[in-house]
Amino acid sequence: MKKHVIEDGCNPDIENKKELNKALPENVDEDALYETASILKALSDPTRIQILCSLRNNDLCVCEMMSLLEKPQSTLSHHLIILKNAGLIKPRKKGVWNYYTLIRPEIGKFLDNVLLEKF
Amino acid sequence: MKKHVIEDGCNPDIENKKELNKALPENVDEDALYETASILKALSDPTRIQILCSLRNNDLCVCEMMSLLEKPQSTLSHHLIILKNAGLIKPRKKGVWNYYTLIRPEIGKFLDNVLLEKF
DNA sequence: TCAACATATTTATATATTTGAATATACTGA
DNA sequence: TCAGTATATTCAAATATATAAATATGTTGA
Repeated sequence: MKKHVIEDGCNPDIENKKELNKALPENVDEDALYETASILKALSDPTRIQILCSLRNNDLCVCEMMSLLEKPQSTLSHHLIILKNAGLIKPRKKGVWNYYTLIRPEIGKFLDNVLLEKF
Repeated sequence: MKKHVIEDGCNPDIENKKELNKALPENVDEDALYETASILKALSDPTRIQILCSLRNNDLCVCEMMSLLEKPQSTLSHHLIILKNAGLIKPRKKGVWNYYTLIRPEIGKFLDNVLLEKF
């Protein structure tokens, strides 16, 4: 279908609207849009939500997460990298162990809200 | 690697922790986990975020969104179905046009926060 | 130095998602 | 009824994601 423009053809209730809404709020540019989408994507996996919840009260190393979440090590490692790249957690080496920490502890309350579907 | 249990082998700072964290908060079951992940997935796409933002102040029909977002009709239709299935928007037929409405207007404020990275 | 372990990385495979053209369906006014 | 338009659906292709086994890397204690 050819590119659609409102001026020719589609013209529903437009006279009742001052103008079409903006696609984004003021002060939100396209970079923020893509950044936001990518953070939400990092949060949109059940295993990753569990990981973040498990880190709310204390840091955990990968082997503790393996025990807690009952997932294989390589699977958890992949999810941890995704969360790290999204800027949500960071690793802290201590001996053999790699402890992961929430970078933004507020994410805990955020997750409470979405888990209880309070938007 | 064999399934890992904390009791044999990995035993980091565990004596300093009363017990491992739960993977999920109290009162949040596995269904809520999957439901939450799937709503966040619906929100984790730039075009879908734009659609939701564009619906904050008034309903729009698909052809208006085509004009506003400059995306082909079939692409928008797909995204609209995803948002509808996630329970975020609903259609309202009026003549030839299909107006979409935010089911939970609070989602607007929610999007403001995540777009500004306020978690 | 070496064995044992913790973790990251590589690799493969299965599955899901995104995109958009093409087509089908539905509504409206003539 | 028919032509024009709005929208949904089908289909195909490209791309991304999830999972986990296998392997590599790094650390520790003996």
